[in-house]
Amino acid sequence: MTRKLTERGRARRRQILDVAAGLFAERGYHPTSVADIVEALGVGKGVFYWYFESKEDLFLEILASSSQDLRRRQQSAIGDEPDPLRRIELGIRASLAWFREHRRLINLQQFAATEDRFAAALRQHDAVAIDDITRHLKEAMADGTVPAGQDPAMLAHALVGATRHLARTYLFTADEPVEVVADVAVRFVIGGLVAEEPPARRLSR
Amino acid sequence: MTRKLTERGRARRRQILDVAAGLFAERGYHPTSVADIVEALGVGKGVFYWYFESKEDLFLEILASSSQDLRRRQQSAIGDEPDPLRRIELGIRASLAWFREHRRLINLQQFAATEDRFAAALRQHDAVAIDDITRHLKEAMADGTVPAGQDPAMLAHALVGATRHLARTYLFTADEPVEVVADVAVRFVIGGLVAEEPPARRLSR
Amino acid sequence: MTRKLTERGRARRRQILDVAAGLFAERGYHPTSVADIVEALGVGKGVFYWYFESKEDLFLEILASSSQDLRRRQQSAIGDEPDPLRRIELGIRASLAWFREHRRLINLQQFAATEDRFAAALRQHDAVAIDDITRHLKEAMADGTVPAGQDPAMLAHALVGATRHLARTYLFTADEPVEVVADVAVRFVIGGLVAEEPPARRLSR
Amino acid sequence: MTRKLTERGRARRRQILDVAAGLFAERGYHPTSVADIVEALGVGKGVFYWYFESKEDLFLEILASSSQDLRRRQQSAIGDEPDPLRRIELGIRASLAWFREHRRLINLQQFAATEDRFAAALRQHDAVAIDDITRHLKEAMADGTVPAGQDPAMLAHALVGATRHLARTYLFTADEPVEVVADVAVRFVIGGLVAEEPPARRLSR
DNA sequence: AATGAATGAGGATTCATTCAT
DNA sequence: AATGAATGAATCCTCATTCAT
Repeated sequence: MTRKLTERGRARRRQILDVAAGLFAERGYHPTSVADIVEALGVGKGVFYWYFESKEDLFLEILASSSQDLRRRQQSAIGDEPDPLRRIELGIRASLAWFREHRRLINLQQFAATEDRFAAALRQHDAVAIDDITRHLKEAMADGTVPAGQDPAMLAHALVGATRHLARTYLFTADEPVEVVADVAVRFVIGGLVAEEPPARRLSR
Repeated sequence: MTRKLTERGRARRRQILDVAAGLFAERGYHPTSVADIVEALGVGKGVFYWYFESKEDLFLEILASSSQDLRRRQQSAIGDEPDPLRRIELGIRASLAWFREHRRLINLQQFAATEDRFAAALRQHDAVAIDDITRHLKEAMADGTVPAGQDPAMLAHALVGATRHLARTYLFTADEPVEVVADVAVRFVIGGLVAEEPPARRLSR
Repeated sequence: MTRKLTERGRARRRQILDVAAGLFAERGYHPTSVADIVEALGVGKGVFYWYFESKEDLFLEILASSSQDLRRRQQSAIGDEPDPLRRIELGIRASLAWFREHRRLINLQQFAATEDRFAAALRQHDAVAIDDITRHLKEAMADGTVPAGQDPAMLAHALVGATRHLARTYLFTADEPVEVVADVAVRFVIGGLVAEEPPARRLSR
Repeated sequence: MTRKLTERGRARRRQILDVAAGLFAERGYHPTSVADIVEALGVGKGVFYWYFESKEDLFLEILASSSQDLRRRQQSAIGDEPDPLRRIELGIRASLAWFREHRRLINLQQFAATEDRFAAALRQHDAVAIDDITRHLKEAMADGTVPAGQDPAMLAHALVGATRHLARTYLFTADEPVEVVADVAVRFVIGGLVAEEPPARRLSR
């Protein structure tokens, strides 16, 4: 079903992807009908099904491409920075900048987690991000910057959770400067990663 | 429109609430039809509308009552603990324990954020939780445990984000012991909260 | 199914009849549910079905009793007036007074005509009224007051149509004094009944 | 929401309008389901909603277009007749002819009056007809044919009531020749309009 | 490539009526 | 007599998808 498309065809396809992402993000996946999408584009319904197998398909593609786009942004920000913790910081800053620009997409990931048919795909994309971070963490543990003995994947998830939630909360509207949010996020996350066991330990039980 | 209910009526109402929460969490809100709910209960379709105004209404109620339940759990765990950071720790541990028991409900909050008509309600409930944490943080800032100068609400969101995401990832199945996740969460979060500016600062830019 | 009712039972029955007539007239038959009726009365649903076979049944009874009530009013107004045209006038005046008092019921007759299952009953009740009038007209034709040669039933319908429509239009709200409407109605109707052929004839074709 | 329709589309739309008008008139608005309508057409349920916003909408459109159609017929019958009373006669005759041809539609107007959401629209359409007649009457009063001193709008309503009721009663089936009914209607109405006050006056009180 | 038209299963909701207590 | 609870067919409407042109 993957069609060979002319230049114009590829443009139209991207156009559908964009408009749909916008509508999905704004209203939600289910409340947005294929009819809404094509109407927003001012074209007939046939157009949609010429370029996409199904609504579900389209959503999956938006999901995949946004994850890829975000990752590209992170990697280009990180470059060949040697310090693993610094790489994490750069990744967080890049992610927040990306979220601000594509704030509408945060909702899509959010939603994808709640329905089986999308959750699997989402998990895969997330795994890639978690892997990246885990790699940095292992290195940081090796050189002693981050105390060893904790599951790096778990730390990676804590990091991702904090970052995304901050993005969701403060970057959805354009009010808060990214810089401010990023500073808090970085300090919080790095602090959490390098934290020694004792103080927390002593408190518990 | 609030009906006078007999004992039996209240039981049935609760039953619907439970079954529906389960189905919503498992399959998602939209993929779960009212027909599915009543069928799972083995009753006629009218029963649903005897107890609830609409499907939307039911969802909203599930959302509200789960937030309240979680909060009750946190507060009873915190008791009258005087140390604010310790209160936060107890809150996190209580939350994770609650999430494990009600892991199905995590998805509902997740979903609620993606559709306008639910997002507003969700934000209100979240605000309560954030307020609680913010209060602890201000106290901790006052006594110097947590460095002042940062927006306590923002820190609260970072904390919540990390905690929830860990819950979502590791407590959804029963594989990971809550203790383990809680230890990581607490160490990460407390570490993040008490982190001094310098190291993060030096790294950035 | 006709129950033996206690005094209190008969009162409740009448109460239902009244409330239902009000709601039917105000909102229409279909938009008024049995639930609405019992709710307006503040009783349970069982009550309704204790006193009435069905919603349809209830409506039919309202229809019948209102026709009877109107007829009683007409007859008592007419008394033993010997002049047939004068009897018609008195009937019209009595009808309009009744319509003003029971203006809500005009709609019910109106509606009844539009559904088969009610139309038959309505026709029967109407036939009674038409018969009454027809009798007066025949008498008036016999004594020469009304020119003979026209179908008295047809004239009766013209009379009824004019009167009811005026009632519907001007008596539905309490603004217009009945007297004024009645004067116009009587003059118009009597004028129409006594009209000689020539002027109309000459004009047509 | 007004769609661009092809020739074929417009034909289908009209077809729905016709079939629905027939069913509504025959069985009533509520007893006729959208399913009935599309089934009568032998098409899928979606077709209906491709052409109409809702069942209510469709009904409103039928109402409006039938009023317009009737008015067109009246006006073309009246032409440029100078005598106002003669214009009224021609209007009545044209109306009755139209009612005979579209006898099914009488019921729709009848019904529309009984539910708020339709009554308003109906009143507007009726107002147009009443205005037309009122204009003729004022002219007739000016030239002395119709005695002045009465509210012309009220007379117009009496006229309309008599005419419509005769139509409803005698033209619903094809038994009665329109001519006969029209002759009675015209003689009755014109007689009612030109009636002098005295005789009626003397009788009353 | 694209359009308007059509499909029909599925969804939320209503409601007259019945029933157990 | 009366209540709250329950039934389930029926209703309006939506929507992903397909089709003829």
